[in-house]
This record gives sequence, C-alpha cells and structure tokens, in this order.
Amino acid sequence: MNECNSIRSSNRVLQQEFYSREPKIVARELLGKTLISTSGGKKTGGLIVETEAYLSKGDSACHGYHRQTTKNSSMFGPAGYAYVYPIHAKYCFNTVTEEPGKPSAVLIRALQPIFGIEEMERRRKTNELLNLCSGPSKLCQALGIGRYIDGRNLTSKRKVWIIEDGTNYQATKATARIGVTSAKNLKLRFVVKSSEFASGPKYLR
DNA sequence: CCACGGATGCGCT
DNA sequence: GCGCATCCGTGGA
Repeated sequence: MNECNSIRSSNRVLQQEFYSREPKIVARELLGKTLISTSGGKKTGGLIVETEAYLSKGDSACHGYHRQTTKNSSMFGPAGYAYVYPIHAKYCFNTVTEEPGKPSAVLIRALQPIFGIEEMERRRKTNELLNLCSGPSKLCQALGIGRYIDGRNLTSKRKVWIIEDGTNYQATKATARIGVTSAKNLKLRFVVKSSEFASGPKYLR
C-alpha cells in the first residue's frame, strides 16, 4: 500500500462511455474500482487489482482474432456487456470494450476481497483471504459467475456490475499477459504494484 | 454424437 | 517451475 493512494467513495455504476474506449485504457482504469456480484442471492465482490487487455487489432491472443462465432459473439457486441467463457472446467470474466464489431475486452484477473467474504470462502472451499480471488477463475467461482452471465449488461445494478468506489492507485505496473500462447511481446497486463492479492509470481507484481 | 480446445489452478518437486 | 486433472460448449460429422 502506498500513502499516496486516495480513497474514492461513489456508488456510481460505470456506464457504457467508460467501456467504449481502447481496452488498454479501460484495463488500466479498472484497477482500484469495485466489482460487485449478487449472483446466487449473496452480495460478493472486491477491489480490482489485476486486469488484462485483449485488442481488436493485431492481437493473436484475442478470442475474436479470427472471426465471430457463437462462443465469442458477445465480444463483438456493445461495450459494457460481459464476455464469459469456460476454460478447463472453470470460467473467466471479461468486460467488452470499444464499439460493436470490434472484438476487444478486459479480463478481470484478481480482486482484493471486500464483500461477502464468508460466502466466497464457502464457494472457494478455503479460508485463506489471499486465495479467494487471486486468479480469473478463482474470482468467478468466488462471485458465482458462470456462463449464464455471458452477454449480460454490466451498467445496471443487476447480478454483476462495477462501481467507481475504490482506491486511486498511484503505483501500477504493466507486464506481459499470463498464460497466453501467442503475442507474448505485448505488455497488456496491468497490476497494482506489490499487491498481495494479485495472481502470478512476485516479480510480476 | 463426439473430439477437442482452452486467457486455469492445484499439488508436487 | 512444471505436469496434469478436469469438463463445458462448440462445431464439424
């Protein structure tokens, strides 16, 4: 934690204008904002401390790189909607960015747990705070996010949304994305510097 | 109907 | 740091 960080207090839900920009900008600005889910009837969520941008152009790691399919169609839709896809029997949660037709998104990779910690512990089957939301599939499990969230609007307080409330982090870091098998040269992963809640090895924080 | 990908995570070492 | 368990949804047959 850095003493230069300041706390924001606003319940305003992030709107389409926020998401309708380049994924790189959105990814950086999502750090320190608050992701909330009421899936399963329980309020869970936390501060976003790690994100990754997937670009609509020149990014072979982006799921929309080749063409639109049923799987990735929400990526081609309007900004401010969810793109959720299954991976290895788990899920990853993205916010769609830019205008319709441009397949880009921001993957939420880690949260500092804030709301519904007991419920998240139950869903994750662990009491370790640092292990609740430190990975894209971990946080989906903790927040009850599944494929049924794919294509949902994130700009109203229904099921899943993001509010301005949070922390203005001064120290952030950009690194290569984790786990991608192509376009490894692009530094499109954004992380709150030294955050113990982020995923990945320490030298990438 | 079925083969297979996939932006993972856990459990070892 | 690395191997592999795990499984849903897709799309081709």
